[in-house]
Amino acid sequence: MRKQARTIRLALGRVAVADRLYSAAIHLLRGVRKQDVATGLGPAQLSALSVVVFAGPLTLGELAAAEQLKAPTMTRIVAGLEQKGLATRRIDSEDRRVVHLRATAKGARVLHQARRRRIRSLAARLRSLDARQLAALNRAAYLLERLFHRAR
Amino acid sequence: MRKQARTIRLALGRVAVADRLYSAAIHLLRGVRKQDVATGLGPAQLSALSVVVFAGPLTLGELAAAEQLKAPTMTRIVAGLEQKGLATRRIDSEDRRVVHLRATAKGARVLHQARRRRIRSLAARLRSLDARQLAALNRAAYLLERLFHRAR
DNA sequence: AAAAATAATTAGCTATGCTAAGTAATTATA
DNA sequence: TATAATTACTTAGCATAGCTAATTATTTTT
Repeated sequence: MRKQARTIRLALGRVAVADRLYSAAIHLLRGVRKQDVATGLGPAQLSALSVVVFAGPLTLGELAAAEQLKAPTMTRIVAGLEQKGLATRRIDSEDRRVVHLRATAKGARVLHQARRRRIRSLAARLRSLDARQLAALNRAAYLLERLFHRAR
Repeated sequence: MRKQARTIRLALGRVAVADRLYSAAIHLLRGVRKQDVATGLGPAQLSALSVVVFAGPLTLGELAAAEQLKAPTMTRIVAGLEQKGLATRRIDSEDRRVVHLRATAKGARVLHQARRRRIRSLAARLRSLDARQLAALNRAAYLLERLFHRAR
């Protein structure tokens, strides 16, 4: 009985924590994403560019999978990046169906600037925290990344 | 000199934590939002409905402000909710320019179901954590909510 | 050689964000 | 008190971003 009661208590705790985490994540991103307006890119283009910069060169299909989008959606996003001079498309010489994507110097610059802006604005919000609280957030971020990154 | 060095170390820590938090928040939401497809509502409609259910009745302008959207965008989102029978519009009798929004019983039901699904899927991911880790996440969620909720 | 599978694209739908301009109602002012 | 300004919302029209279905081109399998 003791065991069951404890299980129930823990389960309730999980739900409460999940609820709080969801809300916290929403509000965190809502604030930070406003910074991205300065890039002149939409959220999908910016996110795709980030993958191309950090994980590229890669194929359109790989990029679509990484962003969890369908190929037609990615075709259009990449068209936007290319048209803005942020990425280039190259047809594979072995398999001419395949398109390889690579960030241009401008694309890398734009992405790094955006990233700096985002991180800086987020870091500014953390200024009111002491070292212990910062460490708590760091630990939490580590746990969350382990739980959610690349999963499913 | 000691003081300055420490300030720099802390500042670097903030940026690193900010970076991790941003990434964690993105991946957390990306997974959870897939659950919302089951509602048949888009993300904007679902988010607006949530505010109407929990903070309503309220005016269209108030809802737009709460969602950090412009009025024309909210007009259309609300039109969708109304057309699906999830919310109702009522013209203020004192000031006939003002529209009051209220969730229908169906709207409340749909929202609560969606919320349960989200929270449950998130909680399932937390199953692998022990009590101490869960407590760390809870503490982090509390800190983040305090930092980001309602702030700008 | 023909059939099947694969990678990307095109076409066309819905949803969501915006600004500019319009309507109706209310409030402030000359 | 007439009118000017402001306010709340809507309409119209543009861009991005998600999807499915169908098409094209290429490669692989039978």
